[in-house]
Amino acid sequence: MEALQIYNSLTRKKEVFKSITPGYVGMYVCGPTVSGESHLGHARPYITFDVVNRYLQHLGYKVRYVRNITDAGHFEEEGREAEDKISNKAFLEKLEPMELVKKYTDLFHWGMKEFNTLSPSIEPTATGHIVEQIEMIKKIMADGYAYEVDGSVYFDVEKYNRDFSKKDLPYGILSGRVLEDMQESSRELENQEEKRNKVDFALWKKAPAKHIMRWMSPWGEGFPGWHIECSAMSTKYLGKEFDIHGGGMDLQFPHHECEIAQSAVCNDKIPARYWMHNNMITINGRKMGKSYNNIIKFTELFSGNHPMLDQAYHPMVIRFFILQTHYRSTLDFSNDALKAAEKGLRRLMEGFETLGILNVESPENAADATLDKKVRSLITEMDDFMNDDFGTAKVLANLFELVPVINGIKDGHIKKDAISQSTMELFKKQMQLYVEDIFGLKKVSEHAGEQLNGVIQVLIELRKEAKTKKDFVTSDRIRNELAALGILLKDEKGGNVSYQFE
RNA sequence: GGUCUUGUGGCCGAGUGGCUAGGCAGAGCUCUGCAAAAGCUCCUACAGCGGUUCGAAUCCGCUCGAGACCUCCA
Repeated sequence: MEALQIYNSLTRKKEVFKSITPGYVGMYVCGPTVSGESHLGHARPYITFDVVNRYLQHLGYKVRYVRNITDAGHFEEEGREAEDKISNKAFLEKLEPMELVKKYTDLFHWGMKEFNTLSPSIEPTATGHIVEQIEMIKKIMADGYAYEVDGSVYFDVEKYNRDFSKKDLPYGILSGRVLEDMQESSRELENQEEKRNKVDFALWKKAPAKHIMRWMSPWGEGFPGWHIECSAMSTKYLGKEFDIHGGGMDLQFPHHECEIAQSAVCNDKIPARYWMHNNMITINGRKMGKSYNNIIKFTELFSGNHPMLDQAYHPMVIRFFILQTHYRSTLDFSNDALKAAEKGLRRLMEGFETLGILNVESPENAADATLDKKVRSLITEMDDFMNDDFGTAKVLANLFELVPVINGIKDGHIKKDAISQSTMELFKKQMQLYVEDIFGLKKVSEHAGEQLNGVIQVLIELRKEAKTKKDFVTSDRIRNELAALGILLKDEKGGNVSYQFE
């Protein structure tokens, strides 16, 4: 098995992953801004990094996974009126800002649970780390890389770039931008007279009179700038240098670029070794995002209550849909694609379930050496695919190739002794590992309770009897009426009957 | 305008220069009282034009198309 390789946005190539402290991984992922309901686009990074987290744990690492909650509302649009979007919306909804933040945080957590993501080890909030942020800003100022103007503090990008380029840490190192080009090309924005340079960014903003969210600082009442929370909190919980920093591609610039600059001043190094950026979910070829007005919220997705949705989609279908694509590719949303995912997932999960209850008499040596070898190779390849920058799509392809083998053994056209015992054990172990433990997939349809299951079994027995008597009117009636209720009976090869809910 | 990414069969999507990705849909067959499920088989594409190479979806150039970032964004 080859070592895990991760595509590092910083170096723009795949690199062998080596953690700073052997056996441990520190990973920071930019979390949601809880000023509104999460949408499908948000599902991608959290599901992607959930799998990264699970896989690293599988590899034996003890992972400290930190994912923040941005609840401190930063300036909405710098160029226009600096305003706190959280407090602004609170006025509209007549809620206290913290009430609003709580509501959307809870909704976010609910969504994450629906997607079956594991909780991060630490989930720090920006409002809970105002002190740390202020301390960091003070340090940046003391070092001469920030200046105060009328209660606001800005990062001096030009000076930083001049000095840190000598240390091979120019501004733009992550996104590949050249400062001079940006100064020429960046758009002319209003209300920037406070800044010495238009590329400078805010570390602390003075709170306007109507601003509700405000904290005392050495520079007066205000609120922290957009980027400082991640620098402060990642440093606090993961140290000056940690292993993986993740987030959506749209955060690469300026957010992560600014984080690097802030941390470089304070800690003299790039905060993370490996920078991972997931690509966007698009809808009709366009990025799903607030600005495009094309978002589908979790609640709408799960209920089907949205003009663009033909039907409701189960969270597991979304999860599967996302894993079917490599995380660095764009993923285009469409009803057709999700419906295909729904069917595919069902087939995979049924195969997985069948494997668990398969009654085989595996011999020492496989009766069908070719098949045995094929199964083995499909299984072992999965680790290689994952180690190649988390190739979940390819792993799924292999899992699908194994499904006919499972069904074949069940149906009996593959003999029970075709596969050796050791291969069979590996087969079961790896299916379990990938389907549930690493990919976090669960069966969509719920199981019937004891009672309902009993009732269905009675009907199945009655139908079997009817069939034996060639009373097809009765047998078809049972089947059709159950089907009308969404319970699908499936006659299997050996005379068994299984059912599924639609 | 600057920086970058991308263009794969009906749809969604893997693809490291040479070997059938896979899923969904569709067609045929097997099983079956019928249907469904399941199994087997088929549908073999890489925007266009050049170039490099024994060989290119994969590398290079040009043309056309799409998108992202440069402003809050996952």
